[in-house]
Amino acid sequence: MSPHLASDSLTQRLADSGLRSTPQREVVYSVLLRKRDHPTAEEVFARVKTELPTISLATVYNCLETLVQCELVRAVNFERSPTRYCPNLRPHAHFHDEQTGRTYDIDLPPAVLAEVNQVLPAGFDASSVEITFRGQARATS
Amino acid sequence: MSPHLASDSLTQRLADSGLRSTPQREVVYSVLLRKRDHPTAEEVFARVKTELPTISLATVYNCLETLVQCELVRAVNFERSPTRYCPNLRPHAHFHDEQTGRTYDIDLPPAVLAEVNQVLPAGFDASSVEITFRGQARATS
DNA sequence: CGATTGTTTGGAATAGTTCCAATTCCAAGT
DNA sequence: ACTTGGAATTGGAACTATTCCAAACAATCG
Repeated sequence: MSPHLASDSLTQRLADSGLRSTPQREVVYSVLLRKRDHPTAEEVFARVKTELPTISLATVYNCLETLVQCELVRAVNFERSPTRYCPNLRPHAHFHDEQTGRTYDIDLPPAVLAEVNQVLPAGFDASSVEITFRGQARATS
Repeated sequence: MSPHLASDSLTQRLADSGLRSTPQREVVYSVLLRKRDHPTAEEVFARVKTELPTISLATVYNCLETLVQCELVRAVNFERSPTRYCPNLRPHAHFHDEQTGRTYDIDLPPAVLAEVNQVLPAGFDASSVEITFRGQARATS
């Protein structure tokens, strides 16, 4: 429950990759943790600016890229719409609501993940798999 | 084995959507059927030009879009790279080879598809699901 | 402190795609 | 056959998301 756990783990992860912890990276990451609605880079930019008014969009892109490298954040692409960012590290699929444009995380049980990987013929060695649904979500959450 | 089956089914599908069969649409479709290597719009453009030298890139985009609407072709997106087009209508996943950039079709047994759809909680109604692997493929095919 | 390396910044550049207005093509009705 | 209206095509401009770049800034190390 320490208030700076997230930022500590960020610092740690960055250090592991030989990178520095900076205010920009901290705030970008905290913005993602605070509101997990799969924001685009522009949306992150807008949110971060309230805390760091002089940050540039290029830096936001840099920070997001860095966080993806460190595996603290996942980049989510849906068709050709802007990349969205997601700090959920558990294995999960995405559900894209066609009406609202909202993206939901769908937890993936290991058993399902395993079965999906079974479909690969010999000679295919997957390092990751992405599952994306598109459809309509009844507004529960 | 009739040589014009494909073009007939194209004409049919287009008519079903109230659209016309045109040389441009025919050739774009036939190019996709001829070489199923998931070409980009630019690649389709290049191939079609050998047959229809005056076609424009905009028309290629239009035709591809039309074929996708008619459900004769699937648009395949991988991260933010250019959209690729695929005339394989059976349910299948895609495997993206990180070294070569090549895309492979992976057949999806109905059972797996069913299990994947099981992960959706109540209230989520999926009209389609996309499964994309990324990794390394031993050059078998 | 001074040098080196890493980071941020604003703006220019790029890539892929879509938009648009003008033309061309067809099909149906006379 | 001739017209006319809608559909399709075309070339080029516009757009969007992102990356690149060179300059400024910051932090770390010797």
